Amino acid sequence: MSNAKVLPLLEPADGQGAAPCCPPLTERPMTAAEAETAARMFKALGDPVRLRLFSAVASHEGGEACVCDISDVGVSQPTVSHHLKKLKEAGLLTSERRGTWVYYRIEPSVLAAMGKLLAMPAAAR
Amino acid sequence: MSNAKVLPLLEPADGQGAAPCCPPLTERPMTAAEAETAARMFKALGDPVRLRLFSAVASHEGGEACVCDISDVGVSQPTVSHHLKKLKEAGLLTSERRGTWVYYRIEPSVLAAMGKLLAMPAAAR
DNA sequence: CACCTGTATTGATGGGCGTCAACATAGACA
DNA sequence: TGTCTATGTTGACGCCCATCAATACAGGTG
Repeated sequence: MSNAKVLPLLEPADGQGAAPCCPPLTERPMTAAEAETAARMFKALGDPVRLRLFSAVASHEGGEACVCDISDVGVSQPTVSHHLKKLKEAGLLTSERRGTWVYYRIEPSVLAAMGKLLAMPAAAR
Repeated sequence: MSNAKVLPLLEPADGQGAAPCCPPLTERPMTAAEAETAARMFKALGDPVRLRLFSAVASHEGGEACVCDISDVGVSQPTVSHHLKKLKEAGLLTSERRGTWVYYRIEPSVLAAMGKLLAMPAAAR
């Protein structure tokens, strides 16, 4: 009932080459559909708490962290859980339960796709 | 009364080398203050209409466009104006009136700073 | 000056979102 | 089985935000 809402920014699956949803922002005006997709990712990172959680996971050893390792961000535990869910739904994190703990890890290809979106050609100015 | 709310993602001014507010997301957990700053930018791009407007400006010739060139995004004129203001307040765009028209242009250094935030070291996995 | 076009501001409205307390679920262990 | 810890879910509340119609402002042109 939960992973039906996951909306990946990437094309179905090309292995791991990170095929972005859209060309760089500077290449041509985005279409409405492209913007809809890409905005979901930016929106997911548009909250300070989520950004800290994401950074905590991304910078953790092996690109993965247990919730207990990263939940010290000044909000209640349910709120942490809520934000992690949002990041998961945005396709930025994946989660896996191992025994007592749940581990979150980053989706490197999505990070790369976002990076490409913001890539700036030398002709930008 | 308007540019008092502009909050740059960059350090005061280092010329144009784009000194980001924060290290890459993957380098270490962001502090609350860093996250607060960076989240404002992601949030600004977290709306489909704003993303299209930004992309339209960024991809326009010379990285600059008149409002009349980009306002065809399916919302009313006041809404377009509102979103452009938001992008300006986030430090992503600047505006300049030239005669009848107002031109918006991208802030390349900020785009670069965001790109660095998402940069992924080879050790990410 | 009056009038027109382009853009910004104001005020109102509806919906979405961040947050928490309370509760539910999952696994470990005795 | 019962209990403890770790994490997720539910429901409610308040606030922010995207949107529009109406209006205001700026600059050009007559």
